[in-house]
Amino acid sequence: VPELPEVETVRRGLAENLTGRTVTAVDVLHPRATRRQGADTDFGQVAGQRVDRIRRRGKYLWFALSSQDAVIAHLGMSGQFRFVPPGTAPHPHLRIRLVLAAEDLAAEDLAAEDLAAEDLAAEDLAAEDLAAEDLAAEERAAATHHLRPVTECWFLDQRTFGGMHVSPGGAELPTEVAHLGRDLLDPELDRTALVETIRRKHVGIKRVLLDQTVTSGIGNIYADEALWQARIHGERLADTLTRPKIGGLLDAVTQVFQAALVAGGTSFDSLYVNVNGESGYFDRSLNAYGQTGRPCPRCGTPIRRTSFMNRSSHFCPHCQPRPRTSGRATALGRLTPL
DNA sequence: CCTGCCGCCTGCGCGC
DNA sequence: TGCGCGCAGGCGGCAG
Repeated sequence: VPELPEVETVRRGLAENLTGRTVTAVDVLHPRATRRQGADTDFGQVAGQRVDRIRRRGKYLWFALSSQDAVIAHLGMSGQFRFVPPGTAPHPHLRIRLVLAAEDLAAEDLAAEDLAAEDLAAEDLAAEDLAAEDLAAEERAAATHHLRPVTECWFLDQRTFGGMHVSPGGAELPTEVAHLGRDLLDPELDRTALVETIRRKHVGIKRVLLDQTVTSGIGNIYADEALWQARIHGERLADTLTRPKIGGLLDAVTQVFQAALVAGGTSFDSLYVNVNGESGYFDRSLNAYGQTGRPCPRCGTPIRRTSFMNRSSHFCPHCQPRPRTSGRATALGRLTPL
């Protein structure tokens, strides 16, 4: 399941393979994949457009086009991007195909591309030390630009919860993404304000972590991992947590994100952008999620699984004691304070 | 405005 | 062997 680290890994793969390239044709193989396309616009208008850069907020990706429109992509539960040569046998989960023009740039165009890549890298560097990898990716992309043959960019999606659509004028920040809170890897995130927002919520803290309008990119897996790390039970009401406690939780989310990003970065290559959230890192490094019955790595108490918010939650009953003040959870996991 | 809940999907693993 | 069922879960929309 793609959460922020997986989506960021995909963003880097897309940046490497798609930046500067022109889409010559689009092919929608499953209508559900473009269901979010407004009636007054047409996904087909992507054809003929050039991709300037790939951006991300939380779990949303968008391709900023030179026309200042954007192509928004969400992986949903099972979305993947792949780059394949023309004529590759179709995959059963292929939903959208973008055909990319061959690149045979003249020397001055290459120089311009290098400059653009440096701009992007500089911007990202100011943001995060993670951007060092980004820089390398952009440079590799620029260096091989003139060699790029015709390529197809495939959007695969088994469960069809994901999709793509054109957002007119959305290159900077599409309206469909504007409602999301900045994510914890966003250099412009106001962390103090975020702590205050969370502190005002009279809702279980796990719900708050999963609320993409508060801060984006956290899904069920990383929520459980961060809560375990910070020793907080997910049903603790957010407005009962102290500022330092919330700060520690946000630190935990950030650390888990970064560790997962490193693992993701090592297991994907440039031409095969795999977005299977269950790979590598998950099997080896998870402390709570999916560890039902196994000993807590900190204290040895068996990890417990509960149904909460109609999905599973995993926690250590010793390190993450259930809050006393919140009453009991109903069968649906709803809190009944009294 | 705020919170909570439902439906959308498909593949897998389980029990019978 | 095969069938049905529960589960996995992000997110938009809507009800209260």
